[in-house]
Amino acid sequence: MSTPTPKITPLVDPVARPGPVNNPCAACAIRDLSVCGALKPDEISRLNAIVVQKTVNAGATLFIEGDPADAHYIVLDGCIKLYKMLPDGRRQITGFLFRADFLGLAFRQRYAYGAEAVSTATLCRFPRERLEALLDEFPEMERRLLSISSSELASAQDQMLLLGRKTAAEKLASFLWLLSKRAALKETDWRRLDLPMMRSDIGDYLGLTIETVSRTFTQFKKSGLVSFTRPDAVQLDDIDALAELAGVEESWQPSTAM
Amino acid sequence: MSTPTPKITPLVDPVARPGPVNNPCAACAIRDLSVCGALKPDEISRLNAIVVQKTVNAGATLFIEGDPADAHYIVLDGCIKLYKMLPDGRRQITGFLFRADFLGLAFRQRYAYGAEAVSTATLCRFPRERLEALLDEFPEMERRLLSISSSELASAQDQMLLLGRKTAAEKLASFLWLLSKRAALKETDWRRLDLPMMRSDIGDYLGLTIETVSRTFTQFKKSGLVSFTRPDAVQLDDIDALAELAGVEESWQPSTAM
DNA sequence: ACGCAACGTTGATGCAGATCAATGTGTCGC
DNA sequence: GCGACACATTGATCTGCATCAACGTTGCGT
Repeated sequence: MSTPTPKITPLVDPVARPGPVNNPCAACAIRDLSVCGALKPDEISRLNAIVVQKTVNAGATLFIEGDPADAHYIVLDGCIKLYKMLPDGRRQITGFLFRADFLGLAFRQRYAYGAEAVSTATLCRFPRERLEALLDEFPEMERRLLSISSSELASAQDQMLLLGRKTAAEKLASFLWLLSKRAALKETDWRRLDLPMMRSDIGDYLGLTIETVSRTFTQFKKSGLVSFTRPDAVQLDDIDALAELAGVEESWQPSTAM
Repeated sequence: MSTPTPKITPLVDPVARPGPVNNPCAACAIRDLSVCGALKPDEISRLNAIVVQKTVNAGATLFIEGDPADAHYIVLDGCIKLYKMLPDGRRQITGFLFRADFLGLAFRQRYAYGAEAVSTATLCRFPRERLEALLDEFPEMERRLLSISSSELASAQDQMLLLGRKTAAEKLASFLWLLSKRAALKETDWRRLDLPMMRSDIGDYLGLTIETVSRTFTQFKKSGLVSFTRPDAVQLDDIDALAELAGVEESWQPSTAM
């Protein structure tokens, strides 16, 4: 953890009950989060004992590359971006995290990337050594973490294909398609997407400049693929054309994590 | 497993003893491979029982994207490339594997990428369900796999930075630097690198064309950064300049897996 | 209401790297 | 030795996206 330390709220309500996202209860959130799989009651109560919940403002830095990796997180709400930087300031965003995504799963001494809140976000924080102790107690959790890690690796490989071999239009279509799939998983309307990140974030995620992102959006609008009410809300009007552009074939399934 | 099935040699020598790489003994190789960490004797004997060793020719396909993921592998010798393809044939190589590298760690139903031998290669093959049964027996192995998986994820993120934000010269310098670090780990001469892969493989790994790879090598030669005896053997004459180009800062440590 | 700052869009121009094309260079089979 | 093939290099030209520059839009503090 570096820079501005956000408010840390110890978990006070250990009772697992469904709660709305805007009043998240860490324990029940953990239980409900699909990414965690079905946790057993004793696992939940133990997780509950080690978790703290925190909320960070948009733009807040959670940690930067090279910081000691002292905690893992689950995103409860909001959007987090992960990024790597070159000495001269060029930046590559390696992923956006949303509700139910894991952060800091890399079991290494130091974080290999920085993490920053795109929008105001709420997270569960697990001190590293205590989560690892918990893993000793519940070895089956380890298998699930390995599975999550595998999914992230698959996503990373998809992203390499995108960055190395796709055109600007294909990149942007892939990005929209990915966001759409995630929205569908969360049972929100997959046709109507929020874009909490700004154009420079999208550009740095896709290996493009903000101007190219903007121009490509305009091109999509003119072709009837998408429409905008506000710059941060896009409607996908022709999902098939977008999927085609993205290089998605019928048989393909999207990697679950972004 | 798809296409040309290579010779599969059941392991006949269960005695763990040091052996030369050109006459690999799967069990002792597993024990020696640093990536596995220190395996305990009973783990080795059990691994020994489920492993089969196989040798594939250069250019042979191990599996393609979408094949059922029915096995894991450890590379004992040679070089394997992993790749993803777009419908129109554009290709992105997501990694090269060398001795001691794991292959197929993704615990998913189907392989998310294809794998092909760059040079003649020898591998240990672990049927998926039997390795998973073994993991139940030795939960500590799972932690090590998670650690390996984390390293691969970190490498993938490095590669995203490379593909999205580096110039051709920086990409090629990063590639050489990475190979050099790997050679140093293996205690071979890190100044003198074999390039078993051809230019089109390097190009598809770095998101470049073969022409750009070739021109950049020429530029490096003219600047005194590298020299060639054969096209597949490069000598790094100015490792500092290469590291500088690659964007490697003093404090950085290379991610262990490529 | 105003000014200012942050973000997004649009236009003009430049260039890194792709593409197209030809020419080395090494290796293998005969 | 010699052709044939695969791979690498070099050159000429093209182009997709970056860069440079201006303007539009929104929201916020005073």
